[in-house]
Amino acid sequence: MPDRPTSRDVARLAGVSRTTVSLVLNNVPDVHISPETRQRVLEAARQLNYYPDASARRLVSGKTSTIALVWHRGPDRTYRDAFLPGLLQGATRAARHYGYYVLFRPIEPDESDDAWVELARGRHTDGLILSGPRSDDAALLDLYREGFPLVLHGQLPGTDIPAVDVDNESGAMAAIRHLLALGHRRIGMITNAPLAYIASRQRLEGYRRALEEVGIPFDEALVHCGNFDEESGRQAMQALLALAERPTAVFIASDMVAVGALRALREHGLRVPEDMAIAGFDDIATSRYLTPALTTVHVPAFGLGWSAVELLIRIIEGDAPSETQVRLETELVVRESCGASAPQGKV
Amino acid sequence: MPDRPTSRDVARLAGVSRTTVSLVLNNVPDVHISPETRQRVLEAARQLNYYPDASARRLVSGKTSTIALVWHRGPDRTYRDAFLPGLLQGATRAARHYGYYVLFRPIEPDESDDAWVELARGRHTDGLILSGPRSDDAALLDLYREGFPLVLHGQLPGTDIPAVDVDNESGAMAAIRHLLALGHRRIGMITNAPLAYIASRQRLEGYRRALEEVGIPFDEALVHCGNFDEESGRQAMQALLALAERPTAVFIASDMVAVGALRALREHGLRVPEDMAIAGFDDIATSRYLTPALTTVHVPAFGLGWSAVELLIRIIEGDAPSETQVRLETELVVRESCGASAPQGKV
DNA sequence: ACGTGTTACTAACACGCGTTAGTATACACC
DNA sequence: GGTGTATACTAACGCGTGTTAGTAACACGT
Repeated sequence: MPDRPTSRDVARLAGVSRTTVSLVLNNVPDVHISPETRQRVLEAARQLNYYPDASARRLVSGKTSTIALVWHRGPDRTYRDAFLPGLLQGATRAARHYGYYVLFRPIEPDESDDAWVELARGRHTDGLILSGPRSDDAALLDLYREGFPLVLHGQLPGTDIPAVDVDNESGAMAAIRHLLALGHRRIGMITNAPLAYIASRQRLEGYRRALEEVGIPFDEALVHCGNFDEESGRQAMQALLALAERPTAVFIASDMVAVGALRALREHGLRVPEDMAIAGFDDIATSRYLTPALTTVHVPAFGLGWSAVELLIRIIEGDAPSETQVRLETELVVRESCGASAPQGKV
Repeated sequence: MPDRPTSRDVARLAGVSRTTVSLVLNNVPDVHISPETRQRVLEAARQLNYYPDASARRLVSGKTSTIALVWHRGPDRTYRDAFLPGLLQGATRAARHYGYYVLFRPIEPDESDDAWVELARGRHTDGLILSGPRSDDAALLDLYREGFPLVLHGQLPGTDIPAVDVDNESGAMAAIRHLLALGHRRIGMITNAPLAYIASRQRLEGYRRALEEVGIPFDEALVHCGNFDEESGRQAMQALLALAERPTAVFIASDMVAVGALRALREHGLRVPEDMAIAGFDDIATSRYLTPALTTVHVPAFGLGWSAVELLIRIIEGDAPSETQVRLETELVVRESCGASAPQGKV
């Protein structure tokens, strides 16, 4: 590898000082450089194929122009992978739009929960997005209190750390209202995960509230917990089918879990939606290709990524909005599994 | 944000020089520091919660300890997203294993094809992985000739740039042999993409060779081209069904395309595998949940990511292997769509 | 002729670290 | 008592840039 040209080389070739090179190439405003000199510098830089050294620039400017996306891979990692492409695309597009790079840092199950701290403390990045945060993380709170720019993807109850998440409760309500509109009155639920997860509690609360709206009392027997994966859905559905009085519809707060529930129904010889209506949540890539195609609540992964980065960068640049808790709306996607006819042309 | 401690602060607190601090904290070998001093430095660093500044370290060492994954989002972007979680996980795990960070840089369709060049020229990274490279990229060849560490994911015919890819030909052969073993003799094919893509040509070649092995002549009428998406598969299958003498099995070199083909078969009232056997390629997340579950050729996304990074880092560190063209083996995953019984316990 | 202001630049510092070359002391050996 | 060597450190340089403070030349009004 031949020696890279530095700004000194450009200066020499253009017959000016290094300062002038810097002023010209960075287009510093309110500085007087003659058009001829400007041209000479530009030409010299072009001729040498000069690119300023990122490390030097970072050091002197104190800005890394980089943000990190910290991706916790916990017990829910397979579930969360479903959103990775969309979220990452939203995040990188927003980052690029504002002139930032994105460092991707998964935290594997065998790593310490705060292995990401060095990214902040070592000034590798100007800010962090933490996806799938743990609440018992003292390092997180320290950093936040010191004013380090931080945005969570997913909520952390009991803190006011800026966070971006989907509106789980209203999403669940939309699904239930859809089932109610189709005439169902005995509606069961399988949660996406144990109730230790806040998203599970919120989706359950949406279910409860939507029933309450129409005067249907909450019946604990109709609710079972899923645990991210297919198998948990299969077991939960089996439990519901063992009930003396079965529900006519089940809201399953995770499409991945719904896949297992559908299997249980097939194993019991029950048809969907004729014998039982099913509504899901998440709208993962697979959902539209299931038989029957799953009616579900779409989670805007791209929007979550974009919003998180946009919020983070505003915080980094000292332009934080007054409201730093962002909740994105979901959208009900009607397909086949509830028996409603889909709008023309939609898949 | 309070002022970050620097190595000078640590030195002052420990009552030694900055040099000593650096020597102790970096565990420089063959240098004599008394155990007491060593302890004092460590204690001071701990007390100040000192983390060395990454930018300064990069500048002085000339190493960024960062590699970039450049992800071209072309016409095949939806297809390629299916492998992103696996590939990224493999890449980041390998990177971390060798002490590197990963910068993720998608190139959107509206960006210049060589928008990634500044990452290399500006010394943002020590090396690059280019996923989905374009062959007409002069900047790529320049960089390679200058010795900048580079690894491609996906092949670029006519160059010897280090590359990691899946063995498309042998994967296709495995699928065809499977269909042959089940008694099929008239086997059609729908390619994953137009033949401008090398992977398409290679999978087609595998199909051709596997048939040739058993003396079945290549019949052009049985081959139609897909174009990454579902709809192209639907149309290609319709064309095959319009044939006077239909195939009894079709190898579809992309699961996403196969989804559309399955739909076409359903629309024609044909059962899979009874009326027609279907074998796919890629093993995307959806494949196992299709009805019928798709027998397909598994692509090791994690392995591709890991191998690419491992190769890249060996090149960066001057330890390049003699063979820099890596081809990973695929694995046939037998499910339901060909009518063979799956091995016990496998899904 | 002389201050004042504008234009067009440059010298020199600082960012925080790794590292090389060098110094001071202690100890051993003949 | 001088030489040599190991030990335990430190002073100072340089990485490549952005930026601040400053200088030289020139025009202009009085």
